[in-house]
Amino acid sequence: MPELPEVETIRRSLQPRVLGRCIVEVEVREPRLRRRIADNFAARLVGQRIDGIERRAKYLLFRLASGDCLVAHFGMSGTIIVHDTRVRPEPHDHVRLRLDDGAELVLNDPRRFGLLLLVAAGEMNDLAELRDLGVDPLEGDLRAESLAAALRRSRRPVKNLLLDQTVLAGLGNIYATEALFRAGIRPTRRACRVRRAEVVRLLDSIRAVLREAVDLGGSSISDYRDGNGRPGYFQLRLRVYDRKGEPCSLCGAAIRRVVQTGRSSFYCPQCQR
DNA sequence: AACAAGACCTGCATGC
DNA sequence: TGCATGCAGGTCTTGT
Repeated sequence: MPELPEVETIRRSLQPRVLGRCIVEVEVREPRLRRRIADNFAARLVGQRIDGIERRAKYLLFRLASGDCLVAHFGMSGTIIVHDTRVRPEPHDHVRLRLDDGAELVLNDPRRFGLLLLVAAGEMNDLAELRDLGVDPLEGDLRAESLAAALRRSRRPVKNLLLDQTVLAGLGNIYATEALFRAGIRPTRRACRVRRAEVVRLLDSIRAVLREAVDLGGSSISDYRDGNGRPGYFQLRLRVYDRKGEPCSLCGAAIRRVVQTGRSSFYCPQCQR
């Protein structure tokens, strides 16, 4: 679920609610996420003050006053919602953090592909998940030249490359699919066969689609919600994703679906070559 | 070394 | 109605 725009939306919605607040109580109801939550997680977290929330690609980083960092990833189905007061736990509410103003932060993740990790001050640089990330297309100074170099080196389908977080960090299946539509490039085309002029268009498309999605609060296909429990609206702007058989918004041709390494891709056979 | 397939989970829609 | 199947926003591990 949450790709870059959804995680950025969660960050913005949580920020005013948690900045400067102290964590006064931690309940781990289900430690078995993508990595098991450590036994001392709660003890280490209680008493810590939240000094800021940052985003790296699809990861959310809660900066704590001690220098420690609470790292969150949402997998396919994760959300963090802040409530004004204590609430009755729902199914799949795995971790609950009580703040000193009575608010409660709840991590819910039915599929448990998400991640919650308390990283000590000195150990952030060793964290493989973050260390191996490529450039964030909205944050970093990614140039068409370096994207072109990465594409030239690979014979994989261009969409697979866009999903490779060590190359570009933050794109997922929805936004990779949409960016390729805007750039007029078929997701199955070999990366090395994307021409230079197309790389420029592709990078522009990636940035545009991500920015527009952030502006609309992300895409709520089924269950994505921001930190206040509100949906996003970018799903209304999707041009090909999950639109198999529907007419292309540009030329009217029927949108096609293909499966690439186990994931659905959608494209217009007329507009994307 | 690069790449694909499988595994990890639950929930929902679809079709018989 | 019930059951089986396939699919879902991600990424880690395993094997070729």
